[in-house]
Amino acid sequence: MTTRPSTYVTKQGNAILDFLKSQQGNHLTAAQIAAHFGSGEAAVGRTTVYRQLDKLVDRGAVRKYVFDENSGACFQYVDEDGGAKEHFHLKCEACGKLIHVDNDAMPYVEKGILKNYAFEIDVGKTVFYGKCRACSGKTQL
Amino acid sequence: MTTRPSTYVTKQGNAILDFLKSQQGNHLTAAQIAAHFGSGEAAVGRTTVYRQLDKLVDRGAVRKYVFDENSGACFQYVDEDGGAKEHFHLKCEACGKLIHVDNDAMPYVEKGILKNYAFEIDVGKTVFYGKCRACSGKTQL
DNA sequence: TTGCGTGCAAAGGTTTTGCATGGCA
DNA sequence: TGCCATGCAAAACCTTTGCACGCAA
Repeated sequence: MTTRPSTYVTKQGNAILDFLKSQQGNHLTAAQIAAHFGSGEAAVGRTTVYRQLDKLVDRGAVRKYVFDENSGACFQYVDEDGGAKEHFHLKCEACGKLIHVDNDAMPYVEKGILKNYAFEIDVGKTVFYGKCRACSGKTQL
Repeated sequence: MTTRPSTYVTKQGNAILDFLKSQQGNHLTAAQIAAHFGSGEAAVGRTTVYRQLDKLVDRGAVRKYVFDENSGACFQYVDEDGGAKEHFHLKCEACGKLIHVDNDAMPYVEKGILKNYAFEIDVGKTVFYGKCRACSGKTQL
């Protein structure tokens, strides 16, 4: 395991975690987080953002998603008590929109695959590709 | 859709597809493919590798996976002509095995999402990540 | 002949690393 | 005080783009 001590508590570290918490519904890229602190005197360097994110992911406080290999990874705060459950994602290939799917809405997906294929799904990492409502009506681009 | 004519047939294009076919069980990164042709006179430039891969993915002859955002995407030849009999794939993150899922086995997945989210899933492109039976028993890596 | 495919070089983007400084314990 | 964290700059990395040339049809 990675077992990172994370001994010190710094104001930058807290600032990043607080920001992630305040955006609990969404996921943010490292660039977005860095940009949020880029303004004014409370700036946080990119390097620090990445390093703190790394620690938070190791600690389990933040989840990391990779939707597209050249758009940057996304990070999202997860409530330690399981408040922010893992959920599937629907990614529209046409408009790029990312839709969150409450896992409770489709328990049969996870369980059905586990039962029929003995396959443990990594829900947070799985992304369904397709077309969202708005785009499926439009003409092909 | 992207509708790429793919009019011309070139020796580089064939070479790349043949190599992918010969590695049918595995998935390869663009760098690995480029490296394979890097030796000698039958060399194929990186650019061409990427562009051919792009066409093959569009055509459905090759599938593209993104496991980790800074390790490069992986490509794998798919036996079936993409589109005809689409099915989901289960990708084991531990051993890399790719499991084909008969779509008939899980009609509720596609239909449930369509019904609840008005989202048309691109079945052939969607990959479930997780751990297969053999690997879920083993210790964490 | 037409125009797509090729390949080199250079650009684009995200993420990591080196190193000196600053801050937590 | 010791040691980790910070942040700038520069590097590393994968991938895409510009442009001239070559080759398939």
